[in-house]
Amino acid sequence: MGEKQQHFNLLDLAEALNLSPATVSRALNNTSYVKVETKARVLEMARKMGYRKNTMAAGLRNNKTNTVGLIVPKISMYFHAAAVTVIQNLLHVKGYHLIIAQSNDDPLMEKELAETLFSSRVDAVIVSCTLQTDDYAHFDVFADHQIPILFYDRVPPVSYAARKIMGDDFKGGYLAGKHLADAGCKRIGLISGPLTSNLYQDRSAGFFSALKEFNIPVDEELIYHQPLNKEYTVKAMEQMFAKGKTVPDGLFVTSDRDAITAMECAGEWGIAVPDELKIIGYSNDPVTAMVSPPVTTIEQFPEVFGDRLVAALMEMLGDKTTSPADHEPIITPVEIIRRKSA
Amino acid sequence: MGEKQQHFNLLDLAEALNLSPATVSRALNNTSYVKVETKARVLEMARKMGYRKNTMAAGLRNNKTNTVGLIVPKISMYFHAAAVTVIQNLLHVKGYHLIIAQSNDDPLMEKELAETLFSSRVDAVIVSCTLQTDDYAHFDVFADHQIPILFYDRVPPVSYAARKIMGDDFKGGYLAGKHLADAGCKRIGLISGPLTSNLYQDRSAGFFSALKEFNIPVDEELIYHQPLNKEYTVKAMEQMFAKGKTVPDGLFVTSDRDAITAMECAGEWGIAVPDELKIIGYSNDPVTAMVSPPVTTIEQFPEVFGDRLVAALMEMLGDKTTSPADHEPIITPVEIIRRKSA
DNA sequence: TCTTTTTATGAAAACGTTTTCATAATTTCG
DNA sequence: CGAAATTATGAAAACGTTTTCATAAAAAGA
Repeated sequence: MGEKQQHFNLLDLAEALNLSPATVSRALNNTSYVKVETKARVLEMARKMGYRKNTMAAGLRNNKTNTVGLIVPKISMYFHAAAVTVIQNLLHVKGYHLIIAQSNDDPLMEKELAETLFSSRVDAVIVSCTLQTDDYAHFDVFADHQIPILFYDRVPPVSYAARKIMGDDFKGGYLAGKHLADAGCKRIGLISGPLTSNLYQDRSAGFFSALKEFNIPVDEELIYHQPLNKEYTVKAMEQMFAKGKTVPDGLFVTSDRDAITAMECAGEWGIAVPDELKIIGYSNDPVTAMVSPPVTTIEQFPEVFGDRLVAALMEMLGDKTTSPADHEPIITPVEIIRRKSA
Repeated sequence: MGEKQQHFNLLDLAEALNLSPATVSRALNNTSYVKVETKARVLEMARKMGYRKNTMAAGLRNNKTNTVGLIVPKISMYFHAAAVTVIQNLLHVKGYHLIIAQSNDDPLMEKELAETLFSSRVDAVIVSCTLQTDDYAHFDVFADHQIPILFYDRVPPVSYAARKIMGDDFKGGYLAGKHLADAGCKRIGLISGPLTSNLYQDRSAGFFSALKEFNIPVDEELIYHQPLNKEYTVKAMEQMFAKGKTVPDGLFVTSDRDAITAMECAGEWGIAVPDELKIIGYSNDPVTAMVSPPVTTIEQFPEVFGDRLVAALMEMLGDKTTSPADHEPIITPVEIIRRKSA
């Protein structure tokens, strides 16, 4: 248990060493010429006195906060939690802090958070939009002030010029469709999130492209684009499996949690998965491996995603140690994880 | 799409209004006397010019960052994700940013993060320790510099004086034990995290106290204190259900994920849950409601927890709008959620 | 040896706020 | 009406860095 202490500043350090603050600063940041011996003395004294740079003073002087803001819909979603962890660790290595802000999938909150992050002078912003965001004007302020902004996962449409990075959702949807087709499904349903988001546009498009390739007809009655939650998913399942209808034998649900919900419905109604109904989810949430039968799903490789994201961001921040510019959206790989449910 | 813009500062504002920076500052922060009309003029001009306070300059002057640091083992754990969300939202309302840092349950990382947060001059720190933390000296620096530090959930032992807030783990453990006893279990097992953490000390103690109350003998062969992960949990299950042994009919697993793992083992070995074996988990992770049978578990009310935590923190920060000091650890309620598994 | 280049250090200004100390303008009160 | 209290504003210093501009000391070149 230590004693009460005061903060020493650079001036105290300079005084103790009989040096000018300028030299001390140079020694600490190893910029410009400083005698090796002097530098050693400074470092030693800094250690001894427990000196910490006042980041606000430095930030004020340099016009830099070493802080990156991140807006995420819900940190509790598996893919986001995993990606944010990677992003945070990598940024930490690069000397950046991460301020995480959750929009709770509310566009108004998102707007407010953008404001706040801008006010707090973050050096860059990373954003995954809400599913309902259709106006992106509140993000203009960053570009207008030359603050790097990088959208990820849920990104604005092509009409809004910005740097973007996302998983290969088209391919993910395609792999799901192909896998169901390969497994011999003839009537394949889709429970997808709303088409307002690129995520579900692309996953659906990929899915339909697979069905087309394998000559499987699309039955509009088996296609649902709606909010992804328990209530809606159960309703969709009830409609698909209503009496007197020809029921599906394959189902692609664009989120793991709802794929599990669908599987529960099947369980309750005595429909055998995978024998009578094959189900595929999306994201490889660890939960998919814990239910029975374990759920076939699409892996998004959050670590790879985070790596690429931070690399792109560093490049935008003018860190020349990383790869050169590329203004096409960055697309990261996906893969199907075959389990029992399909 | 907006134009390129420059940042206006308080001096620009003052100049445009023909006022001194002092008056403008007072109008903006409504401190001290400012003519209502003047104030209105300032606010209007600030809006018009898109003025944003430079938080670093203000922070430097005030010696305040309006930033709170939070160290969490893994944001992907349900209770933590839920609690952090609440904390963040409440702090946002109070005008504070939250810097979230993950230790990945690594004590060295935790130490490094403490250093970094201290250097970046957070106004306060919120910490949930790793399970292996046994040296708390790296947190001394905060107390030494009069920076409020609040431990939550996984807290240091009483020997380390600090403000603490945690769920009622003793009661949680007791409720689990009582519920199994009430359900008629005679041989009750425990798969708990290591006793290095208050979490598992308390949950175990509560559990044993219930067993004692209901005169259920404790069989040491059914008690496991070890890391909570799939591998160890499966191993424990294998040992408990090894051939020739009297198997347990009730099981308390101190984490939901591992309770589910245990249930999977039972499923594979043809042991009926809950008929032959009753299982209780901990935390009410939404996953527990998605598996079959749904898992009986202990609810920790993350919203209540977050509320109390932020209230305590505000009080520590000298915000007098909240309740007075109280240096006993704060204990928040828990409740049993009865589902099919027990 | 004397100039030129390189290395090493210091003085002082700047970043954008907030606040203390004055002082001017207005209101209240005796 | 004049004194005291209140309200409103400004000048200037301070927060702790970093950096530009100078200049001194040392090394290199002629």
